[in-house]
Amino acid sequence: MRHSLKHVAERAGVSVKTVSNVVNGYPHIRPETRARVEAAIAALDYRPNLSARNLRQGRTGIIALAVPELDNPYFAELTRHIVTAAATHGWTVLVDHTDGDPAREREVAAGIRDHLVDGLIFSPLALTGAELDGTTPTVLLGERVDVVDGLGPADHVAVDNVAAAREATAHLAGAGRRRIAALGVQHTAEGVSARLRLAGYQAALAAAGLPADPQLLAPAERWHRADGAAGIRALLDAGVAFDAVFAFNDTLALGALRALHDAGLRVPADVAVAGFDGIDDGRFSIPTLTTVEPDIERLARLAVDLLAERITGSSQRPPQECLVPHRLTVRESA
Amino acid sequence: MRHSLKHVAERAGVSVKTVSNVVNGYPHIRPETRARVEAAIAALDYRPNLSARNLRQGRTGIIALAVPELDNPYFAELTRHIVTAAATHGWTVLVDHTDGDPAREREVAAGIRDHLVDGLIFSPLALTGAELDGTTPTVLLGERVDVVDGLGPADHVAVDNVAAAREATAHLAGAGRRRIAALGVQHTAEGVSARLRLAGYQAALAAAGLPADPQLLAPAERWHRADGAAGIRALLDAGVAFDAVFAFNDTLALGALRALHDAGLRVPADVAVAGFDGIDDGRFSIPTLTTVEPDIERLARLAVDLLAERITGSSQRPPQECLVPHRLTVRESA
DNA sequence: CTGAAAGCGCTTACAG
DNA sequence: CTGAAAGCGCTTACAG
Repeated sequence: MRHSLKHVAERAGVSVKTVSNVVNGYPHIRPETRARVEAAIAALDYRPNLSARNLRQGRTGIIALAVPELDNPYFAELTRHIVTAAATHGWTVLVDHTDGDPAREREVAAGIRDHLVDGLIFSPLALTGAELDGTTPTVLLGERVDVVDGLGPADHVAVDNVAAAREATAHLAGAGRRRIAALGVQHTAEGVSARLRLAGYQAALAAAGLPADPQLLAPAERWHRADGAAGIRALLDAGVAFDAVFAFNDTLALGALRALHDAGLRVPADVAVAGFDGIDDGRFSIPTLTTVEPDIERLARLAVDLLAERITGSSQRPPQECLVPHRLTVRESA
Repeated sequence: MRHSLKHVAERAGVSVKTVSNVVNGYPHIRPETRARVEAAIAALDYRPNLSARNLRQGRTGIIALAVPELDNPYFAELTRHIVTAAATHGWTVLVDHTDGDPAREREVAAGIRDHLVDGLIFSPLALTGAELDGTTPTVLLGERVDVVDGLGPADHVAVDNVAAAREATAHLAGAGRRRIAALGVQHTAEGVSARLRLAGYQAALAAAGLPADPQLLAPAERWHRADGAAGIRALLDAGVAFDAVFAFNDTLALGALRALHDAGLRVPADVAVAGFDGIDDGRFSIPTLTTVEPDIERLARLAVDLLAERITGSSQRPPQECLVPHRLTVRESA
């Protein structure tokens, strides 16, 4: 059976207030009182009822993390870092995946968890800032949703997608590649990342004096390995000539490596490949993957710290937009 | 501002009980009353306070999932399936990773979340059943913790590790391999999976009439790509001859592919490789990975359904042990 | 330093 | 079909 404060108080011969003080580490308690209470707590195996505490305090100690795909290595690594960072604030993390489904995202944004979470870290695909609930402290991950002044009450942590994509593409061009394909192009409203990375790619081509051939744009509705492989196969089937691929994420790039291998093309001799994310897989793939990787640990820590400021109300600053650093990691594939 | 039942009741001119009835879908309510209440709910943007509901009902609608590593592809995929299955019961999932750290695991097992979760799905590395809290409905994932009769109150869902490992190894032997290395061997108390998979490996060798050469056992403290690569390198450096590798999981196998490649060995021509798990990576690696894969979706559904029975108390059956099916998927590597 | 009491927002017998 | 009231287990002014 579960015991309450009252039981402990009775057993220790004190009031519930005193027990509460002990439980919450209130300092000014007579040592012998504390000892008696602690003995009673141990004897009864008392543990506080968090629902009651939350009801009273209006806080739950839980933050929610909503990502499009839990089993995407990038988000899996991100999740781990968020969980770790949250632990330093004493929070546990409730993880949700939205599948990038607008309806699921809206549920999350509408605060479907209601008073259950103290805050939300949200990596939306489809959502615009306007749809955010506004009452729950929120930090947005990924690119800024492009509603002018639509940021609402949410802070924002992102990678500089344009710059990172430009660097990756420039690396390919700098290695003498002239026909660089872009893999992962999306034309849907959701594809904010895709649009920004495409812009970076195009900027790099322009800077290198390379023409922008629309034939080199390989669309991919999702960014899984299978989509990367399919995108490259489509390019090859269409007879498009290319000597490099900039994939908009690493799983696409891994799929590309496979499709190129199947076609008998050598990487990087025939085709150089660069990705985006820096997931662990790319360190061991054959060939290993050149990639531009955001400092994901920093991103996680930043997101959690910003959320902490909002939740504790320790800062009334206006919504903030932060960019985390990235760096190009050159390996075998390019 | 957040509104309560009372506010809604006042606005609709009814008692809180009636509002509660409407919110909870109680059927016998006069249509016009219901309409008035619903209008008030909409007008005030009322949403129930879950902490209060939980306090009253003793349930939270949250289940916890504790896995050793969130960014291990196997657990990431598992987590996704658990989240999906939980959603069909109206539960959200609080995800924790323990890092296989006994202290963290004990925290989880001790019900550190206290009254916060209705149940727990737990994939322990180090823990024995004896350490389970016993008050929170729990389903254990992975192999049965080997305390005799120590299952306690927990149900159990697992893969038949011995059989699956035996099949993978038998496949290698059946292809004519005579010197099959085992990659991922662990001698620690935590390595229950490792011990069972080793047993399956040994059984297959015996059945094939192959000698069990201890030189062929490659230990790996963790089961990441890096460990797999290191294990193979150690074997090669030691001058051990082998023509096949059975890796105790797919990430080990992927690391092995890389190390073999670095050593100039062809897979499968020189060395055949088989893994365990069936993660997505293995469909696209070069070469693609032969593996024995448990039906992870079924495993997730089963775990959640068993937990549901415990939580609702709809069944008082004794703790149950379930094995989910697996199958060997032959691809290029073996 | 400690106690008695109110109240957080729900649900649930108990009446009617 | 609906209402008034108690109580889930905490924390927090308010006293002393």
